[in-house]
Amino acid sequence: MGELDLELQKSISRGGWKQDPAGVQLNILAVATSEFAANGLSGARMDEIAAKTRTSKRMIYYYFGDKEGLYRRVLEEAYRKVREGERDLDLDHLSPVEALTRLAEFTFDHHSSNPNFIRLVMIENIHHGAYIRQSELIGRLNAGAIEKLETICRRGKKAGVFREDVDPLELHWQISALSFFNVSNRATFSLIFGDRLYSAGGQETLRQHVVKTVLRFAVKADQAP
Amino acid sequence: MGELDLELQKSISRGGWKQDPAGVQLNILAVATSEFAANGLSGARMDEIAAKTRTSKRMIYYYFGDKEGLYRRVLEEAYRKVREGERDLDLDHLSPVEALTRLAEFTFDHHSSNPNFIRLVMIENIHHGAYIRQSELIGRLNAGAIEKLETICRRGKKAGVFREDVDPLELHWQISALSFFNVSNRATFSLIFGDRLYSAGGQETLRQHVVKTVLRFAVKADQAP
DNA sequence: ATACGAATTAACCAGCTCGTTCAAAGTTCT
DNA sequence: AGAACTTTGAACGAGCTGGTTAATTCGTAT
Repeated sequence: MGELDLELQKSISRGGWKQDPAGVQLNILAVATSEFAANGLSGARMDEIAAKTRTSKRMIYYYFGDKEGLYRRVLEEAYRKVREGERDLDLDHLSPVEALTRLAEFTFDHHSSNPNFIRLVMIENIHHGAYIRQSELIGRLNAGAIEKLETICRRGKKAGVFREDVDPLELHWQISALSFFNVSNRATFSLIFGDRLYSAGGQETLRQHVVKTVLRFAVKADQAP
Repeated sequence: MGELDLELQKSISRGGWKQDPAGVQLNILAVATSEFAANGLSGARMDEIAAKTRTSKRMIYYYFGDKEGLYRRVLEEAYRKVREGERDLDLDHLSPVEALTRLAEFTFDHHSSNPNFIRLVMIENIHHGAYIRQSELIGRLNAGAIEKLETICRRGKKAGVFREDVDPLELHWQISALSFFNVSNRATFSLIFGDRLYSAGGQETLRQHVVKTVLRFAVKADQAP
């Protein structure tokens, strides 16, 4: 009986199936992303990933070679999506101060709503960036990652509202640090100090203060609002 | 010959040996700390830890029960050491501004020179703080973790140099965010944007700016230096 | 239609990893 | 002296895990 069902099932599923290489790969990547983000590279299980896929383990190896290959592709896709999101953020029609405000807000919000990306970056840092280093795609992708900030800074200095010695890279570092930490250390921070800062109101306050902090860092003291 | 050496070795080491439970445990914890910090909980190998110990795997299980028990103790020790370091940082004889400066500098430097602690916290956040949650020691330990900042804030407000609405917890969040990110994301950041910020000079600049940023956040606008 | 490469399936395997077990002996405390 | 604790050393095994083998079906260019 059990056997009969099994045989039936088999013949049915063997019967008709459509090819969908792109879809299968996307599906695998989506599942793998959350699994790696949840458990890390060594913590993730290929069998588990395969099980949550609409396809089989064999297909993962067929398309991605091995575990590390899959992880590398997951990383690349994650970075690609982030850059894609940043792309259509046009700041050129805004004043330097407004543009910087908008960029900081965007970064804070983006990180906040993409914890999986944050977790992948954390994991990659645990590995000392060993896999990002291998990816020439990510290198290419991020080459122009601070272009926007460089433009803002140039305009801000020209307009006389930004300090002359403000460094776009350091500015990016500050925005990243505050926005990243907010997500990356949420678990330990709220366990130790309570989750007051992670309530809806707490996050709103934090967001405003991050923007204010960044602006104060870039804008001349006498030009402050 | 090989056999003979082995027998000799055995009889010698079997001969006289001192008991040193505390020392053995410390040794295990030290090795386990760097292994877990380097490879994460799932990435670390008990055999590898045992091999780098002056004792045997058997003793690890004797003292710590299982892998997670060992990991928990490693975490606890790491947090305990940090709090111990903070303890003899007496800020009460300094002015509020000086005290805040000193605390920010200390945090930045401490994190900078304790990457293993940072990595353990990163790893623990990957686990959503599942193991810190289990430790009542760490809860007790960190209960008074922001006491110092509360004192500083109280004194700063009383003296009229700090903003009235400055929140000690948020201040701690800011200091932590900037100091933590500096270490935690060093690998990916310098791979993508170059290691200019991580040169000796870059770090000195960063440190000064972190302090400045924190001060600007707490101190009244008209009281700024 | 048919040949051929791409896509898919299911079962399988070798090695690793955590944790255990056994047998013995030395040390410290009381 | 005796009880309780600490240390040694080696082997082992059950289950998991990454990766593979072999066979089958689909899409399509000729």
